[in-house]
Amino acid sequence: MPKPPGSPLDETDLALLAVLTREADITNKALAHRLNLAESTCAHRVRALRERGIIRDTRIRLDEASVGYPLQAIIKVRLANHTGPTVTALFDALASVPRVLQVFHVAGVDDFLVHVAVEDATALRDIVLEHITVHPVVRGTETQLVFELRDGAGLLAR
Amino acid sequence: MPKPPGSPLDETDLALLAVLTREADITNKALAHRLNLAESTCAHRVRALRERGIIRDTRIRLDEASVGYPLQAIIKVRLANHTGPTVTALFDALASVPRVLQVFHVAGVDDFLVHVAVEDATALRDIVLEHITVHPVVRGTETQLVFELRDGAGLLAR
DNA sequence: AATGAAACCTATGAACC
DNA sequence: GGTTCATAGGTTTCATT
Repeated sequence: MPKPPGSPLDETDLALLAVLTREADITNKALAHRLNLAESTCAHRVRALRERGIIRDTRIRLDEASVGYPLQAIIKVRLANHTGPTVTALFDALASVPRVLQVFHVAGVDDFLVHVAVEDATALRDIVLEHITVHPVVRGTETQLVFELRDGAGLLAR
Repeated sequence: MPKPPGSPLDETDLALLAVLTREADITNKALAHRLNLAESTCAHRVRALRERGIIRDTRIRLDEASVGYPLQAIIKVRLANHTGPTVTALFDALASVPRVLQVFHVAGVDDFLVHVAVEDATALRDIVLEHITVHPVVRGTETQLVFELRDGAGLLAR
């Protein structure tokens, strides 16, 4: 029987998440031994964490430059008006543009922050002109090149 | 013998990456059958992609709210001066702050964009005051709440 | 580089404590 | 929850091409 969605995470769950956050591809066997759990218990708990949505998914991270997209940028997008359906539709549109990695919908002067990786400056301009400012609701954009992107310490850091 | 770092990706590599990007936890067997490759060939190519650094790593993604950090923000950080060692040291410091998910070092008015997930507004203020503006080189910050964050179409989208 | 088959290892589920 | 065990399934190696 799965735990109710609102159950708090116990110490074991947090320990599992802490290890999985650093080593997502550890085998269940190694994970169980690391935490002194039975393999079946460990597998059961990890499955439960996935079913409860606490672990959303597993992803690989590509080296953007190695696959031909060495230039990254954050494109700030400001809107002319902020009616609900307009904002949502633009959010959808931005997220579906090739080479877009993430789209942040934020509160403030900028409405969206669009993180992209592209092959060169021309491709960056093309995204801004053809996929962003092309929307009438977009009042303006401001592009910042990304020198470097690092992972932070994360949620479970002390 | 691993391929030299500069070798271009062939069609098969791109097909593998396209599948893995969507389903990182697919088994090697299923992946091989999907692309009509022998299992051994498929395993070998994926291993090579990892060794070449094209696949950087595998990560789980947590549901931030479920683990107690329902509030996300982007904190823009502006510096007073931009001497190399200072900037690098601050980059290191920001990336090691608990609850920081990502740090972008960017070119523009803002020098860093710090993406955080926190338990509440108080925790957000504490990060800004105790971990960011505490550095003398930081001239100012501007915090934007994140309403929603979406994945983009990604690098391999057509 | 790719293949198929064997050998090896891991994950899974049942029965029980 | 934990333990044990049996089975199914996945991964790795290697001789071959």
